[in-house]
Amino acid sequence: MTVRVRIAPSPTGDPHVGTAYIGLLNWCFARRHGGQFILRIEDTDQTRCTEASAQAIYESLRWLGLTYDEGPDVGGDRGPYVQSERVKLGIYKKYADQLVAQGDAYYCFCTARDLDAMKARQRAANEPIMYDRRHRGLDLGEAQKRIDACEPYVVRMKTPLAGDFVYKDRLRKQPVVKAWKDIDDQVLLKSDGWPTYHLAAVVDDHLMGITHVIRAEEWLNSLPKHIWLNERLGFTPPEYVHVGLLRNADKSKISKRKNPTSLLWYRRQGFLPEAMLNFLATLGHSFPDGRELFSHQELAQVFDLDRINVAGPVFDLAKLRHLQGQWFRKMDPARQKAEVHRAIDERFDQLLPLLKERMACGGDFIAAAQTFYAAKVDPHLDELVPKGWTAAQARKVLEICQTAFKNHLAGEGNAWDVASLEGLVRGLIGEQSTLPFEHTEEQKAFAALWAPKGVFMALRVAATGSKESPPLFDTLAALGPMAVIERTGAAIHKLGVVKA
RNA sequence: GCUCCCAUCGUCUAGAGGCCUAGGACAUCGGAUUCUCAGUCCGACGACCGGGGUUCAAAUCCCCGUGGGAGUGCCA
Repeated sequence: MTVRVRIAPSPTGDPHVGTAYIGLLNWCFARRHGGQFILRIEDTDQTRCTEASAQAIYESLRWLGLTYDEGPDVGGDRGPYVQSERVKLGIYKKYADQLVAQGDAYYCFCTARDLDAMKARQRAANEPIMYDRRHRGLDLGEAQKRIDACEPYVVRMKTPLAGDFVYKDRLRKQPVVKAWKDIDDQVLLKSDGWPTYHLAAVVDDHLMGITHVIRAEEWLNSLPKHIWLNERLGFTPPEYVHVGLLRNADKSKISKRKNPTSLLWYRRQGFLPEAMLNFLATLGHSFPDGRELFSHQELAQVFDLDRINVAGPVFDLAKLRHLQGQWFRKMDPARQKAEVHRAIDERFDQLLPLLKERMACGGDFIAAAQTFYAAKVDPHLDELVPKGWTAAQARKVLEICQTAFKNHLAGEGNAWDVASLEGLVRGLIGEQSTLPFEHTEEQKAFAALWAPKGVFMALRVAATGSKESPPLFDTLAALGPMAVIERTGAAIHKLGVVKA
């Protein structure tokens, strides 16, 4: 049996570094065993998925060199490789119908309101939060009548009520054991008629002849559902293997609020795909002879799935930078030159309109743009503290701004552009400068700081390392969220050290 | 709350019962090279979460605690 593995990202937002990580593992496994590596786009959430995001996934994988043998933009004989197209073919509906007919799934007419109320009650009673299976026993004829009357419905799986689910994951010493009674009657078909991940992935993995599913640990809890679906549908399940999740420095699951997670960001920053892959390959895995510098092709020759460590590794940018330096310095001069050009070009069109006011000659660009390409800045302490402020005050103001930036970034659909940044900071100034009727002298003094002059300067110096820059919000927008949050963080730290 | 997973230096890891006074890399600190910085070379600091077993022998196996993480969505 030839190995067939896949990655199945969802095209929402920017292509994710986690996709690259799981992609690398699957790619290596396929190459090592002479199998196929497949890309499938899982866009069954009509509200969140976009075509632009799918395109960005193709581009990012191509950039990294994780070439796939079959996929949406390269074809293959087990397609289509985009789930929305498969929905139109009626593929998932057919299997959902089969499960209902077999008595392994049922119609449920609960509304979002019903479910919310159920959860609230369960939470209050400290009970496990799951669907109470209230429509599980509904007569099929009765259900059909409601469907004919155009009542919205979903299809849920009818999981076993007793016994244990047991599965041996090759990377874990002990088998995974879960009691069936704790497993939810998961929705398989949503009320819009589209499948959920669970149904779609199981069906497609089978239809596409996937032999091994190497995926992140966040899926481990739904493993019983997937195995069960395979069984009820009469499929031979692929082997499921769960690897650790990439983490932030605080060990939580990697998130864009605490780390750059967008592959586009890394490319824009000038990171080399070789370095990125090399770095990802050291997470949870190691080269057999202890070597730390290697290409993904070299890795593929010795890659051993059983050597993966499932403890979630912290994604450490400092180590990535080190590897990047190694790769960059050993490149031939022609490629170095191309890389420098590319790094400048990536942001040139964005930066030139901003910087030209402060330029007279073409070469002035280098000095004017310096802060936008720098890995970090080191502002002078006395410049970081606006006139008449104390270091502690500057620190507090920057902390408030940084928190606002983080919250803005974490919010769904928030743009990092000039208008929203200006609105954000000016809004903050409005809030913070307003005093309650009852206030202390200290509060009054702090509120008085919140005027554009001082706040803008503190932000400017923190973000750029200098008192001179293009207009603040243009600058913040061009720097991007990661740089702004990281640099204000560094400034806060610096001001904190001084206070002590 | 409930369920599941995980646990070696600050971080990434080596270690599949004796080779471990636990090895390497990043970061940090010091020295050398250098006009400076970076790089490079050398060195220092630094870990088996705790407690019980099993065994002649445990970082490695088992149990319990603790800690961390994930899931708990008509998201994936």
